[in-house]
Amino acid sequence: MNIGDVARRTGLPAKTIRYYEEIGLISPLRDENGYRRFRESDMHRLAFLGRARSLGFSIEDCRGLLELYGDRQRASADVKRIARGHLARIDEKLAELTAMRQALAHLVSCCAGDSRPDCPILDDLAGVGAAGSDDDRQ
Amino acid sequence: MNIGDVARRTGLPAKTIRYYEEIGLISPLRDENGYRRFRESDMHRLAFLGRARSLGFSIEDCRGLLELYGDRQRASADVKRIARGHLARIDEKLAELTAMRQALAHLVSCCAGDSRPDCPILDDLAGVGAAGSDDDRQ
DNA sequence: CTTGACCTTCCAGTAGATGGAAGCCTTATG
DNA sequence: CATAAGGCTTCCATCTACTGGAAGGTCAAG
Repeated sequence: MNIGDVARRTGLPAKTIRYYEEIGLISPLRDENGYRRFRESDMHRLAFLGRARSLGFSIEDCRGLLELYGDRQRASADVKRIARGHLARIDEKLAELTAMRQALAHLVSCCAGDSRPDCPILDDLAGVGAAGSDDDRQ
Repeated sequence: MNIGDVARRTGLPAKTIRYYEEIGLISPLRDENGYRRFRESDMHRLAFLGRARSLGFSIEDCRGLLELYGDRQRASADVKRIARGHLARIDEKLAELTAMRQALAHLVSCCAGDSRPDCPILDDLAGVGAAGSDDDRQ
């Protein structure tokens, strides 16, 4: 199979597949004309990568997961550790985004959004009312 | 004020401040020895940037916001549009992360996490049970 | 005069691709 | 057989928003 077929079958862009080869996640064979030739096992790894990436695993996580995937002596504890680490990072990100969302939604709801210049969003960003007394007015 | 003072007062790393100058977000003066000399207005812009960035606004959003900040003829509608756009991006990201989190938490809860190789996480990533019959076994 | 804390510029690297140029290979068609 | 379309190759640049580090100038204290 050539890269185009693999791209269609895995849903991954050919560019991405080449990139994954470049960083050592897959190692397809080569035909005499230089074209990459993908085996079924390459397809499997790429499909695996596609799913792992869609769950947000980092490339380095994916590398570890692929290694465990191919290791029959693996301990599921190692897989779980990677997944839990990723889950923790997701939770951090969610907390951060949720806080942003809350602050931002509040500001947006306070802004008239008309043709006048007065804007609580800019006031907040400029620090108006942030830390002090009347002296803070510029 | 030199960059070190500004860094201390805004909480932004000096590197970041130099970077903001490089991309045209601020334009501090220069002393004869080549050192950057920051006015109060530079401080204000940097503080503004720090807050906008902490709310997750992109650099380009920040550029637009700063321009509106300095424009007394602005319409708050323009500010609100930027903020709403950002809010929409946050909501997208939150939806994506929430979906990831849910799928991942489920997988993690299914995994024994012991010394045996059987692992529902890897099974899922490998597509086991995804779309088919027994023939899918490799 | 030296030491150490600042400051400068410039270059490289991060994550994870993606876009595009230049050029070879293959296949279908006239 | 020529040619044109489409597929493949490599290489380099670009994106976001910094961050790290090297090499070297500046300044105040002792």
